[in-house]
Amino acid sequence: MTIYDISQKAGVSIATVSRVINGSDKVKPSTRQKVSDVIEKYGYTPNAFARGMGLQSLHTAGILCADSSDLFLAKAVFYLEQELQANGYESLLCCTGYNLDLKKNYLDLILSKKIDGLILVGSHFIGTTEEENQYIKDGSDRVPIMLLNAAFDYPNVYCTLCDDETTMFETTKSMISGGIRDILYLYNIRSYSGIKKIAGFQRALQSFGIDEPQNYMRYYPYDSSDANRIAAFIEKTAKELHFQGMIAADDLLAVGGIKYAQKHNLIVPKDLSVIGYNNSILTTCCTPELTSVDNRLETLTHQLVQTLLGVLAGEEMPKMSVFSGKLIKRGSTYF
Amino acid sequence: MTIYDISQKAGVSIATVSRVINGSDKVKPSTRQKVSDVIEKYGYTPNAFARGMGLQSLHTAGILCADSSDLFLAKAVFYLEQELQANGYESLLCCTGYNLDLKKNYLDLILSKKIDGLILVGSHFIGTTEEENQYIKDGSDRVPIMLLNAAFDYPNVYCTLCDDETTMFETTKSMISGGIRDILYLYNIRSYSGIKKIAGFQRALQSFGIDEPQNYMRYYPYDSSDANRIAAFIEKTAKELHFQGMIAADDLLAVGGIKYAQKHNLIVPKDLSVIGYNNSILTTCCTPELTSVDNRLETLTHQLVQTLLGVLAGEEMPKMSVFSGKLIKRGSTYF
DNA sequence: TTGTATGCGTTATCAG
DNA sequence: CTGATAACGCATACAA
Repeated sequence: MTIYDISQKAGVSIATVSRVINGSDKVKPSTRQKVSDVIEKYGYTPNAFARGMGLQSLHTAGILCADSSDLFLAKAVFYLEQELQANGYESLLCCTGYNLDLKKNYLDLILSKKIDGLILVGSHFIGTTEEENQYIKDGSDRVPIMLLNAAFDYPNVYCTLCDDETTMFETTKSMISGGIRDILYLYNIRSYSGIKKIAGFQRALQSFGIDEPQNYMRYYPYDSSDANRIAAFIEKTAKELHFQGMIAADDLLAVGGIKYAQKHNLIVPKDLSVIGYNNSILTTCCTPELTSVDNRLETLTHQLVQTLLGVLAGEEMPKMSVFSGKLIKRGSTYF
Repeated sequence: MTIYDISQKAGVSIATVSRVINGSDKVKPSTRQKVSDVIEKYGYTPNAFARGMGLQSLHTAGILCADSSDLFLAKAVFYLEQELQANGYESLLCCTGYNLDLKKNYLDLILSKKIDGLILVGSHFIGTTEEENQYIKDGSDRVPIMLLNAAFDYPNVYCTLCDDETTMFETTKSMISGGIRDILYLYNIRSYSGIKKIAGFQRALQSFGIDEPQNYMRYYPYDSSDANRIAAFIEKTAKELHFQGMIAADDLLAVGGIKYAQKHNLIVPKDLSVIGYNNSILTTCCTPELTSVDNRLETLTHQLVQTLLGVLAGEEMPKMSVFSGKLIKRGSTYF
C-alpha cells in the first residue's frame, strides 16, 4: 500500500493524498473526506523512511543515559519518554555505561539515526576540560542538545537543572541549625552535579565557621548498588572520624548510613541524623525512613522537553532553566 | 555530503561507494582503501532515511514497556538495550503505562517506525481473552514479536520467560518445610506471570494438604510504590488472618511486610518470615535483608535478544525459552 | 571488478 | 484547490 495506491483508489493525485496526510488546509473538505475514507479503509500508513527522506525527520529524540536501570536515571528516562510521546515524538534510547571514553562514538551513532534532538540524561556527560566536552560542541551543530542536570554554555545547547549547590547548602545548614556540627558527607560521583553538591556542603560548613570542611568528606569508589558494602565503608570511616550527622549525595549511600547505625546499635536520628538525595523509593524502604532532597525530576523533564519542542519549532528558548530542590523530612532527622 | 560527493572525490561510481559501505566482497582492495580514505577524511555518514529506504530497515528494535521506571522493568529495558546495542541494533522505547486499552494504538505507532522486531517487556501485555491479544496477532505478521516473561503461542511470536509457577511452588514449599504453614501471599498484578506465581503458591499449599489456599491470598490494589501504604494494608489484613510467613509477588510488597512487622514489634524472621520476588536492590535496603527470588533477568534478556537476532537472520529459533528462578536467602527467613 | 540506470515512497515546488 | 514532476540519497539488477 503506497501513496499511489491510495491516490488511485480515491481518484486524486498523490500530491492531494500527501496534503491530506500532512493536514494541509489547502484541501477541499469533500476531497479530504474522500481521501481519508480510503486511507482508513485500507489501513494505509505512510512509509516512515520515505517520509523521513522528505521531511528530514522522523519525529524522534535521542536519549543518551549512562545506566537506565539506575533508580534516578530510570525515572528521568521514563518521564522524558512520556512527555515526548505526549507531544508526538518517539524516543531512541542508548545506554552508554559510566565509562565515557566512547562518548564521541555513542554520539555519532545516535546522531546517524537522524534524530531531531539529543537529550543527555545526568551530569556524567559533562567533563571539566574543554577536550572532554568537545564532542558536545561537535554534536550541537547537527541537532539541539538538551542537558538534564548539567550546565554547559554553548550555542544550541540547552540546560535544565536543579540548583544542587544551593539545595545542598540549605540542606546542610538546616542540619547544622538543628545542632549537629559533625557531619559526614558521602559521595560517589564527581560529575557536574556531584561537584555542585560538594560545593554547597562546604559553603554551609564554612558559613558556620567550620573550617576545612573537606575533612568531613569521603568519596565512596565501589559498587553503589550494595548497601552493605556502603555500610562497611562508613564503619571504617567512623574509626577515624567522629560524626553525629551524615549527608549523602544519593539515597542509597544514605541507606548505607542507616544500616551502619543499626549494626552499631546507634539510634537514628538520636545518635545519628541521616539525609539522602533524590527522594527515591528507597526513602520509605528503610527504618527509620529517610529524609531526602527532592530534586524535582518531573518538573525538570517537563521543562526540558518543552524547551526542546520550542527550539525545534524555531522559537527563542531559555538556554538554562534552573529549579530549586526541596528537603522532604522523614524519620531519619529531627528537624 | 552524499554518496555522490564521495564517489566523485574518490574517482569511482556511487555503486562502488555503496559496496564499500555495505562491506561487499566484490571490491578490489586498493579501490576499497581509496574509498574508505575519502569517507574517513570527510567524515561521511550515509543518510539513515535513504539507507532505510533501500534496506527496509534501520536496525532498530522497538521496546514496549508499561513503566520504565519500575525497578524490575527498568532493569529489563537496560539489559535489553545493552544487548541490542552490542549487536548493532538501536532501541526505540515506548512506555505505555498500565492502562492498556490503547495497546493497539501503541503497537501501530511503534510499528509505523519500521522497526525490525518488537519486544514486549513484562507480562502485562498478555491478556486472558482472544480479543485482548488480537493486537499481538495483528502485529506479528509485520515483525517478529518477542515476549519477556509472558507466553503466547502464535506464529512469529517468541517467548522468553522464567518459570514463575515452579519457582513459586518451590519457594513456598521451602517455607512450609521450614515449619511455617500459615503464609500470607500478597500480590498486586494479575498479569500472566502474576497468575503463574499464584498457581505455584496454591499448588505448594495443596501439596502439603492445606486446603482453600485462596484464604491466604490478598490482592493489593493501590499504589505499589509506597511501602507505608502496603504496610498499612497488611496491618489490616492481620486483623482477620493469622500468618507467620509472608510471600510477596514483588520485593516492594515484601518490604511492606517487614515494615508492618517493625511497627508491631514483631521480629523478622522469628515472628514473621518474609520472602520477596525479583531480587532487586530493595532486598539489601531493609532490615533484616530480604530473602527473594532471582528470576534471572539478565539471562532472559540475553536469550531474548539472541533469539530475535536469529529470527531476523532467518534461522529457526525456539518459540519458547524457559528458565528457572532461584531463591536467594537473606536475613528475613531462617531456612 | 566496476559503472549505469532505475526504483524506493515521500514531500514540495510549480503551474494550472 | 489540484495535479504533474522534480528532488531526496541510497541500493541493486543488469551491463560492461
